[in-house]
Amino acid sequence: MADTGSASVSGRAATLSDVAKLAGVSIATASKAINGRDQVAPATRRRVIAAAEKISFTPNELARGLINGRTGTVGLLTSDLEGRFVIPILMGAEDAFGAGKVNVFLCDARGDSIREQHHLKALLTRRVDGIIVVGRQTDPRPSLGHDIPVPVVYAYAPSEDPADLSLTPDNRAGGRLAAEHMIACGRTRIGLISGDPAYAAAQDRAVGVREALSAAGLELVDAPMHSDWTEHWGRDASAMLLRRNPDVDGIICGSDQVARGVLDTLRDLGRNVPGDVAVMGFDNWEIFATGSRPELTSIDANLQKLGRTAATRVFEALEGIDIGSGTQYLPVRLIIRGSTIPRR
Amino acid sequence: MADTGSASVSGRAATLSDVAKLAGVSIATASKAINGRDQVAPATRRRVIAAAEKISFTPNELARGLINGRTGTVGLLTSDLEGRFVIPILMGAEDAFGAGKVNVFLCDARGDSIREQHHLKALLTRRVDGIIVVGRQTDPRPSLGHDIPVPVVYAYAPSEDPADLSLTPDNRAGGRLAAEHMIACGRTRIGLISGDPAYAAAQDRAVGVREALSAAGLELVDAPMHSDWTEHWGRDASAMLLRRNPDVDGIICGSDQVARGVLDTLRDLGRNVPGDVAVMGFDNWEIFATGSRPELTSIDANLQKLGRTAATRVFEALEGIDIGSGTQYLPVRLIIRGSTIPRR
DNA sequence: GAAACTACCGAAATGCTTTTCGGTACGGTA
DNA sequence: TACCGTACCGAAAAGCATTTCGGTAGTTTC
Repeated sequence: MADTGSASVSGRAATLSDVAKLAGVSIATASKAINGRDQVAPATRRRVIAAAEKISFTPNELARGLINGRTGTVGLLTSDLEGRFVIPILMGAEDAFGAGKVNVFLCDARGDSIREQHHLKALLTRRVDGIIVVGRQTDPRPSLGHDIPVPVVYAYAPSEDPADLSLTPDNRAGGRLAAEHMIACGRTRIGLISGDPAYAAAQDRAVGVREALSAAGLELVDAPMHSDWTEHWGRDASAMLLRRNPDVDGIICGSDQVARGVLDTLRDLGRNVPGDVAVMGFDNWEIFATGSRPELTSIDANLQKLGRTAATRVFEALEGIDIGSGTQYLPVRLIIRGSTIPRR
Repeated sequence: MADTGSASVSGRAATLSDVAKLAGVSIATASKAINGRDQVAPATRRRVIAAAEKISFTPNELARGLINGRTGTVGLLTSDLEGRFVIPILMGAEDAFGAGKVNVFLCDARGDSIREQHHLKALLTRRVDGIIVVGRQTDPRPSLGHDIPVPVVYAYAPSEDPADLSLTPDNRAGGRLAAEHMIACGRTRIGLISGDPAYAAAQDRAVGVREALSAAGLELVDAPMHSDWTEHWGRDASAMLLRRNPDVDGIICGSDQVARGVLDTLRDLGRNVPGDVAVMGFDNWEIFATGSRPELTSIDANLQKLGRTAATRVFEALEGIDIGSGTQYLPVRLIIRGSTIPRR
């Protein structure tokens, strides 16, 4: 009943020696013919390739990896439950090479360092060529250590150890970008509602905002407001902010969720966005940013590029290239939507 | 500079023969000692294990896979860009075994069947033990075919081919569950606002809703409304629905996003939720469902369990157990929040 | 004291591919 | 005719762990 489709040999997958036998050559010749090595007569090569196709032979990557020491696999070790950051990074890593050239083991440690160790060990046992560690926040995280026989790159969450290479979005530049955009939109009485102050992201973004404001001779209308990264907090905080500063004309939020909450409150209070008050989010979480009324201007961390860069660094390190160390801050970009510029 | 931490041998990773040499035994004995086989004197075993630990030996899973034919890896082939469904399924698959026992290759085909073929080939080349195919909608998708030498299970999106095994959430039961809950909340004038009618999910859920209503001697106050799975549509549709049927007291939505839009409009119109109108979502996308005012009652597809089941089936098939075929509908569950029951 | 076990250990094959290097056959040259 | 170069091909080792099976030493039994 099985295998009616292809002319596959007996039970198991076809091996190189099957091909060789069918083509009437040695295993060595078959290998050379298939891999485009020279030292093979054209006619022989054709015969081998035909045989290989006939039994739909695919080389066993395990055996191959055993020889050349490269498996063409990368481990992605994450604690990003939501998959919010890890998926674009994964896609970027896949893009760094052709589809199918490199495969990615995705391991979710769920914030548990024991589980992380298990996964790490499993990855090394599988002889991955490298490891990318993805955190769910931009706060520095403990290093995996340096007795790891393959290159390790930290993405999004940098490593605490400056000897590691870390890639993280430039939140401070993001803050500046946000404030500069507000100013460019003619706003001068700007408030800042962000998330958990224990997060580096909250701090860095706030610093950037203040830098840009003071560069323009401005300052925040009120102290930055910090609490959760939630819509609830956005609603509550904006109500407070407006009560104390009714003349606010721009609110920069620490995340798109917070911004959604802010939009809700502004609507309840009858304030027009962006007419009376312009609002910006952070992270550019599409589904959130484009579902709101009006759609949210936001700062995008370009995570896919970050993933691509991380994967590239891993393989550069394998080539023996020095990829450097320390934390590198990757550029972010401004995505303009209706919450700061009236619809066209 | 390198390898200051562990006492690793020379440059490369430790191999079994390193252990054997250090312990003064043969490779065979070292293998038996480490793997708990008998035929090894206790003292010898201790000596080998000590040696293995000293040079932090980890068996090469590639070589191991070459022998016993099992690699302990599974391929997860998806087109779920958002990672909305694939991440819980991935976590479930990991859970099906201990952390690190099985590793998962995650491949994103991005809706491109060419890319899917590439990934599939790469996975087979890596000798995965099985493949789980995850779609981003519950509509049947083309089968990968049957000339695949490893078990394949379709998750979320079932296969068009009844010879394949597919696991998908029971949307029809979900629709019934939703309607029954509405009825239990005392609602009798119930509307249905769903998403793209081309989606099986939209149809199945609608069928379930109608079944439960007619079982209770009720029917929908208006024809089901279908368009996009967006907040925008939820807002527009609910405005229409209420204009035509001002006495509506319950709205079942095809997704949490649609429900968010519905909540927005109800708020604008001054209707109290759940006092005047109860609202339900679908999918239980936490971040959406808990960020709203009030929080959304929703139907949860229990995707993590679905992933666990899919992985279990794959390995059962490997054990030679008949896992059956056709589409199996997995139970969903009701998550009650403030949008149908007033806060306690 | 010789025969029969028992308990351990090791050589070698296995799984699959790649690569090196030695070998064969052919045509050409002296 | 004898020798050499070239073009192909194949045997074998390497890469790593597992398993089978044969062998050695020590112990027991008659």
